[in-house]
Amino acid sequence: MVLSKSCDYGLRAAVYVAAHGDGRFVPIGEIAEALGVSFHFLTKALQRLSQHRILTSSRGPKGGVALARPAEAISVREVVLAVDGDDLFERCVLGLDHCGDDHPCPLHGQWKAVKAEMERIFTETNLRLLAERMEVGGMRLTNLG
Amino acid sequence: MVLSKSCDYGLRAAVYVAAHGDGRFVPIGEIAEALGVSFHFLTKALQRLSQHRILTSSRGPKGGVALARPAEAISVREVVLAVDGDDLFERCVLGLDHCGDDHPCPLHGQWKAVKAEMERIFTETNLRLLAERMEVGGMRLTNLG
DNA sequence: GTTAATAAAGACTCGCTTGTCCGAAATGCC
DNA sequence: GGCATTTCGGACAAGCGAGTCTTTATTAAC
Repeated sequence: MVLSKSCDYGLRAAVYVAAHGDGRFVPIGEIAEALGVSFHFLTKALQRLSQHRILTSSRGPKGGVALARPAEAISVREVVLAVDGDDLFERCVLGLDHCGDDHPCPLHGQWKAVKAEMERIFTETNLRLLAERMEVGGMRLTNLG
Repeated sequence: MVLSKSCDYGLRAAVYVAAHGDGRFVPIGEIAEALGVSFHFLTKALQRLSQHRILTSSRGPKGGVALARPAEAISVREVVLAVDGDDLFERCVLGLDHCGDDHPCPLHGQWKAVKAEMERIFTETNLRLLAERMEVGGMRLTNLG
């Protein structure tokens, strides 16, 4: 899998908040139910996002999580880095350590281009863009059925 | 990780055979030692490649594995598909089932391009090409040290 | 035929990711 | 202050990939 489940859930949750938050704190239970994922497991992913100042949170009644910044100021790349680290953008496709321009594996040159393309796409895509695609493009964050 | 360890080992082993095989059967023990990986675990990965007619094998003395076809007729894509299946080229980046042009996730359009690029690169790269890069390009299949 | 070498196949352990559960801390509401 | 609601944090279980070990089957060499 390219993204871990934690990252996947965290990203989908962040988009949900961007689309349905409206400035309020959104309870994690509401997000978990909307996405059809485990509440407790989602909680852990969102804690990572809060620790990285991507989300803010509030306990108690009317509590929940909210975007720490405007949705257009949070890129997909940031969310991925917060949860999964930079392996996706840095690691050798063959799993070799220190594979770089100096000591490359035979696929390094081509894979480097793929990684750069992934990073570019994730950098230029922000949560507002994704939220808008859900609203006007009819795209979905959840499994069918 | 983009490729599983099995796939990683299988691919590196196939390139090793392409580069150092010279038509003979190469014992898996020799490959495992050259790559610095577990013999028994590598054996499992190579069994998958044999079952998919990418390698042939022979038991007993002077036995081992060999390429089932000329190295230029075996693409990286084939090896990846044999070991890891088509998840890498087919699966939704957000892990949604049935994410396609009809019911896309908000990242589908962009991720589709990344998947196509990965598949293109893996399709046009064959084992002979990789073996040549090791011989004339000084590229490496193993970890340093 | 005997022996040694080698792939094939399955059982087993280990560690990490995923997922569950429970208690503690915070906070709004009465 | 008391209570309900909600996040935070750690402990725990389950599932899966990674890695080890043992046995069996096959084959070349003598």
